[in-house]
Amino acid sequence: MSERWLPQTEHEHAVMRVLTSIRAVSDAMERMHSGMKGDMDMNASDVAALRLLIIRERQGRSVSPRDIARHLRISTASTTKLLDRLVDSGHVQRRPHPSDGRGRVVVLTEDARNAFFRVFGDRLRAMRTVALDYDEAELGVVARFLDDLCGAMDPED
Amino acid sequence: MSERWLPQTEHEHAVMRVLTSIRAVSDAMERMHSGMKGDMDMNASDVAALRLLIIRERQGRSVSPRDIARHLRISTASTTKLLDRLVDSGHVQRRPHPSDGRGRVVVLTEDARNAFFRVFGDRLRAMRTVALDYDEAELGVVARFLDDLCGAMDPED
DNA sequence: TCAGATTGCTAGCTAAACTAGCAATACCTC
DNA sequence: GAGGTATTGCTAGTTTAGCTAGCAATCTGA
Repeated sequence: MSERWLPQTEHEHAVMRVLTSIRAVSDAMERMHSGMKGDMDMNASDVAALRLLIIRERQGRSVSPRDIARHLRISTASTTKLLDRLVDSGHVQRRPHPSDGRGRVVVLTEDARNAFFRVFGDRLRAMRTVALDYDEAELGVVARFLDDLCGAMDPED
Repeated sequence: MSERWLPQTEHEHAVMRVLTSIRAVSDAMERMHSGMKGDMDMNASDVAALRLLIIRERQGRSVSPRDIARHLRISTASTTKLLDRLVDSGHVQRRPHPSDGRGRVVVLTEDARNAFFRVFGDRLRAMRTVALDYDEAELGVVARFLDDLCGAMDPED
């Protein structure tokens, strides 16, 4: 996770260990998501878009094609094609934006929700099982750390 | 991070918050890596391969094309092309494997190390700065949690 | 010693990103 | 309001980076 900086103190070693672990988790996530190629009939970006939709839906926030382009860091043209795929496969629908005539709102179908949790259910359960072994105080520390980290590495989202 | 499971107790809420935060960090990482398209003249896989090489080098372990294929979950054919790109751009070299006549050992050039830390240096410093605000005990909890999580979601690596 | 597995490569194909440019709509300044 | 500028989502055509199939060289184990 770093070179050119060699941890000296015990504290610095602990910092490095955490950053290494973060890297490992993130890589595992990435592999898990791109591994969906096989399990689901879609590629990594399509799944990432689906995840965005699921999260935003739970937050009660709507998602536009633009949002997807920004979140995935792909062009709006690529997003159009991505949405074409998801519409063709019956996972999402395009609706007109209620107040902006140019925009669209992308909504999940019930099929998409089912498919998503059929594939990710096991992993999510496994992750939840790990987390349940930690008490509230510990989980609080972990969550606070992760949120701080997120803020530091990416002002968006 | 999940639906179909609604947290009831405070403890379960804490679990969900942590999993949501993990997701956010992982997404931020993914965006950071795929955002390298612009900053560096390479794509996400190439950067991921570079990261693997940097980490393994620090551990004193050598890396074969096969290792890269396995880590990135791509075919050996794609790995050959990936290495062609990295060789052409002067980031790595292919060396014969000392004991296995079929194999190769992929080694970083000094240019690659410099380029990598030029691009990632700021982010790594920012992440380190966040981590330094936590004491050793807290970092220990976080690292342990992340390692557990990693083990649960991916038996490899 | 030899049959089968493994490694890394080439060739050819496909999928999913990209850029450029467009019409429709929204926003901002006068 | 009116006119210029920005934004949204789309199409068309191109490029990139993955894939499968199959090969020669090498290793391994019965």
